[in-house]
Amino acid sequence: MQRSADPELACPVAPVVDIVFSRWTTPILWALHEHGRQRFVELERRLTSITPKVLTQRLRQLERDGLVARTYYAEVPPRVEYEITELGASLGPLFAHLATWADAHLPAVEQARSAYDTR
Amino acid sequence: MQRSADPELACPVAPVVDIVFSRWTTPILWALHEHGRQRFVELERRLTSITPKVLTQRLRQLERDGLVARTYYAEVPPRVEYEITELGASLGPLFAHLATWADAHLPAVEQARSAYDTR
DNA sequence: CCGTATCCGAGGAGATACTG
DNA sequence: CAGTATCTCCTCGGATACGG
Repeated sequence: MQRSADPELACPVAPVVDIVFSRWTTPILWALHEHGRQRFVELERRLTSITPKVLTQRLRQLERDGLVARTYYAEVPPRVEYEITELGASLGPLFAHLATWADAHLPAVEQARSAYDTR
Repeated sequence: MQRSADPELACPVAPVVDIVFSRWTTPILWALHEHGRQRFVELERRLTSITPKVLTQRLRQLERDGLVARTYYAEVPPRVEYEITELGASLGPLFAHLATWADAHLPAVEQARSAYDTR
């Protein structure tokens, strides 16, 4: 975090990158978007290699930025559910665009890497 | 880097994120896209707070991924020029989309943060 | 000019243990 | 269940200094 010192002020996409593309945020948003409202453990199981500590950190950040909503139910045992907000859902077309680019150009990147490495 | 362990295999945008949105890559690509072909020092001056080491690292990564092209001129003093490739330029619409989202929704994020913090 | 070599500190990640 | 609390390990970014 704290990437936006001053160089990126000239780069209009920099602020978004900090919010949307920090570590683990896209998989979390994707899981929430694809499978809807779900509990902490469900997310934890879906993101197979994340630890509860980090998952909590990222969820808090996303909640603070208004992309994810957290609902606490005072039951026994306690239940907490997370869901994507309207603001978070507004990223949908952007992610779709990203996926489209990936389909079209990822092979070229792979090819460039091979060419670069075998040299 | 090395973000794509396994959890993100389920997230189709994850691979792109590693390539395009690692630290400093968007400002570099933006500078190259806006001001065209330029030398190492020009980039260094434009990205005011980057160090030569990191700039070199990122440029190498971008070159390896085929997003940036490096041209070396064996002169005295030496001259090296960087420019965005066709593949790199194909990210243009995506960045535009990002900038659009920023214009539309960044205020909402700021507002969410304020609301979250004053609580 | 265009980098590389070194050292350092911050932050992410893993493991483990413990509450309400 | 849904976290928080430590502690350690380790990678990466930043700063500084030097070399072809």
